[in-house]
Amino acid sequence: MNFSKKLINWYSVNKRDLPWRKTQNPYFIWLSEIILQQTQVKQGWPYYSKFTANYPTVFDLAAAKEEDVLNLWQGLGYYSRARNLHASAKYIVNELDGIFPNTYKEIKKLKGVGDYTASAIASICFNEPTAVVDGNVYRVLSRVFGIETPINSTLGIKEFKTLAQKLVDVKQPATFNQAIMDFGSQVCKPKQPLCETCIFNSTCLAFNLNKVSALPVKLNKTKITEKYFNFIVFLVDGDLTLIEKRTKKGIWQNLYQFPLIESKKELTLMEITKRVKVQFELSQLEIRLFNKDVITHKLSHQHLKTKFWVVSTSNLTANTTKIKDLNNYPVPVLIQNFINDFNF
DNA sequence: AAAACGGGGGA
DNA sequence: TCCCCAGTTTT
Repeated sequence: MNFSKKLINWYSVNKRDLPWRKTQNPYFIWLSEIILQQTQVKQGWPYYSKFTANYPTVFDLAAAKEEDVLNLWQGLGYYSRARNLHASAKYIVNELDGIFPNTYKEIKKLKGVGDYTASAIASICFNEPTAVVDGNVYRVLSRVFGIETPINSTLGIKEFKTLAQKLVDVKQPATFNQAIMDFGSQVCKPKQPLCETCIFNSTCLAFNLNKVSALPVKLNKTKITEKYFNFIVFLVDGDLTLIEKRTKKGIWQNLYQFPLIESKKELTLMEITKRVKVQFELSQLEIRLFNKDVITHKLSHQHLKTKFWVVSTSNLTANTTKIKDLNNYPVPVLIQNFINDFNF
């Protein structure tokens, strides 16, 4: 029996029961695929439930405010996914009369949709025989076929896509694509894969050459940078504070935060005090450090060494926000954790 | 071709 | 602590 047949047989017995497996509605499939980019099923599931409940159709999503979409996305990370999702919903409604594109080529034109997601939607919703290549597929194929080309090299990306395309069952691409991903996540796992009971273990090159833990090959570890974040938490007359929107490109674009003083080195109380006085035109102020120990917020590519400075004042000229309204604004997890820990 | 982009979970 | 996750976009 060939690779695809064995895989689909395995899937028919072992497929997981997931909410987005009950539909072929491209809007729902699209939603699930965007949510699941670089995100595990367990983490993405509640977000899929929230989004389908709040925005049952693409028209509802298109009509929403970006701020509300980001607020619903809060905590999931990679916030450009939410901004692109919202922009694409408006594009589908305004330019395509609300009709979801139905070919790989047209689907890929949506913001936030690359080769993987376009292949997934085209195959699952429209039976187009285009193969998905995600982290699971790289792992399964590199091991079973003993391919040592780095998966994050230009050559590797082309090589694995070509192989997957050759293997995909053109009669049932949706089943094949979901089968290989499910197999990768449940059996051919990154660590402690279930090789002893694997359906491919008699032919798997990695298993028979004892190279399972060495595959797939990946190059270029991202180096981590350190930054110092000092958030200024104003307390104005007991019930007001000050927040700002991150409008620049970079992390957390369009999310909100307390006024931020960023630096490459640690700043002293004196330096913080001076900068706050100048920036907010305060002659004197009462300032205290909330967290005695620095909070290191770890992202995949940078470590943010963070301090929250609490400033009490009554004569602030800037536009303040009611503390009880803070939950209306999308904020990074780092900020949300502070709001939860700090008893305003 | 390389860097940027979050956060949670598992070993 | 390190690695991985149903990747895409920008530089």
